Amino acid sequence: MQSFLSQIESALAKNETIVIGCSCEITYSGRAEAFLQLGDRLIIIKSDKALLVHQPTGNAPINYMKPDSSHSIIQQDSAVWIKSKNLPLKEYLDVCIHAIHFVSSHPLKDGQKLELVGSEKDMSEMIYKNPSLIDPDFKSVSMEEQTKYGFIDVFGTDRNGNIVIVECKRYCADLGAVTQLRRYVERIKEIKNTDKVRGIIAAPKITPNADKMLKDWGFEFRAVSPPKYLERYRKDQKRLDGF
Amino acid sequence: MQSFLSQIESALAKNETIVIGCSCEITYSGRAEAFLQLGDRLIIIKSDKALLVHQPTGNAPINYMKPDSSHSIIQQDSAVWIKSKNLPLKEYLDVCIHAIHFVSSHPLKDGQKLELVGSEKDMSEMIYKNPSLIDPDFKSVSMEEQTKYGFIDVFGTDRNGNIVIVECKRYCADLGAVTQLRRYVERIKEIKNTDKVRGIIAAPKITPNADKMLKDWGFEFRAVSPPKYLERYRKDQKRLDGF
DNA sequence: GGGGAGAGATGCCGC
DNA sequence: GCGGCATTTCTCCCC
Repeated sequence: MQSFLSQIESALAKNETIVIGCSCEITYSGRAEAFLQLGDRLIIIKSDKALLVHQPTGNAPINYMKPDSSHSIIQQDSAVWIKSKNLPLKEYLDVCIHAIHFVSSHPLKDGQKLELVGSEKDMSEMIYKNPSLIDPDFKSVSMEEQTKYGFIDVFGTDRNGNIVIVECKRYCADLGAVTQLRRYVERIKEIKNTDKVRGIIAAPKITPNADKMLKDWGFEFRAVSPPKYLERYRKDQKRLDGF
Repeated sequence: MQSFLSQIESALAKNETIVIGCSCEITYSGRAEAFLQLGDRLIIIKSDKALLVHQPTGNAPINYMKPDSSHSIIQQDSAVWIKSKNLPLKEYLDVCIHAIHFVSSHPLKDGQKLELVGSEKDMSEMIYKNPSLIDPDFKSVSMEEQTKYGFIDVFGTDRNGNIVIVECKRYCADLGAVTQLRRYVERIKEIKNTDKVRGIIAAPKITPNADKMLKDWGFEFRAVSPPKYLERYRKDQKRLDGF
């Protein structure tokens, strides 16, 4: 226990990334208040002083502190406490550790950013460059058109002199997507003082209720999926490899 | 390296939670496609077979696989590969490890759930039980009222025979909150065949544009903050302790 | 399992 | 810094 303690203190001082496997209770106070009863967790303190608490299942942390928090470690009777504070955000988190299973620490260095393809932004670009994905007579004019009430993914016209507003969703369009589209259409009608505005949702699919709302307001749906260039590349690779 | 390998293989077989500190490259293919250049990261494999990749900074994982994925570890030349698959979700993630800094593993057990106070739900309940927070003559009728176009946080009436719809936000109400409220108000007007419907946003604050939109549609704003009982308790404690 | 919406959301970009 | 919004969102609840 004592050697774990000094390892953690030393690693904190050296700004290393620290992982602690332990049995603990957790109290949080800040934007909300929370308590987590005794159980086994991973405590991670990163080199930017973010703290994460992960249970042995699930994707998301069960508790956390944002970067630039401060952490102190204290032994009290048979327990070890990690006390974390973020004074600017008025956030506090206390870990009461009953048993430590392991401690690992190392000075990790990483400045890389994720290169990602298939986002909504990529979808907008694809549609902007290939307007026929929306309609044979759709002509794209701009992307990310700014409005007081938000920005429009793809903005264009059709041959009947309508303004066309396209809202992209990378997965399944929902009620929120339709109200978002409606907000833009109404705003553009107001600004341009015209009723000749079409609203289109471009997404792989749409929920039934959202589709009903869409039709009720005279908007349209186009089945479009986000581009995934790397997947295509990978498939080509497989083909070349004889798969 | 070889002892790390066998430790990881053994821990995988025993369903332990594993943490690997390493220098690696990562490729992901699934809902989108991504690549992450060489850098130092934490690889976490949980006992439910979720996999997380964390950089030494930031709150969120940079890459991940959902629970119930399968993971295999392979040595090839001087590199170690972790190959993760989730066939039902058609997701794939490969970690190419150039150097391992440390490996920790342990059979973590935890069935606890977070007890949290201060959510939007708590806010709805507070308003439901203390309707005067909204208006002296507001009477609450129900919570989570179901609508085809979504469910309403707090539903009630006033003394002028209006139906009152309250949408709660625990932080700052935005344009989405207003369009959400509008959707409910319009739906209730339609169902009840009446125009006597008031819409109210209850939140600590509201963005300027959202406030403008709110006023444009004749809705109202009430400054209400979510309850934080534990914080009050803690303050009382401090007072007792002489702080 | 899908729909709907919150989250102590986080993170990104633009003004 | 705030505003607006996507996210490989994740998670929960309810049908």
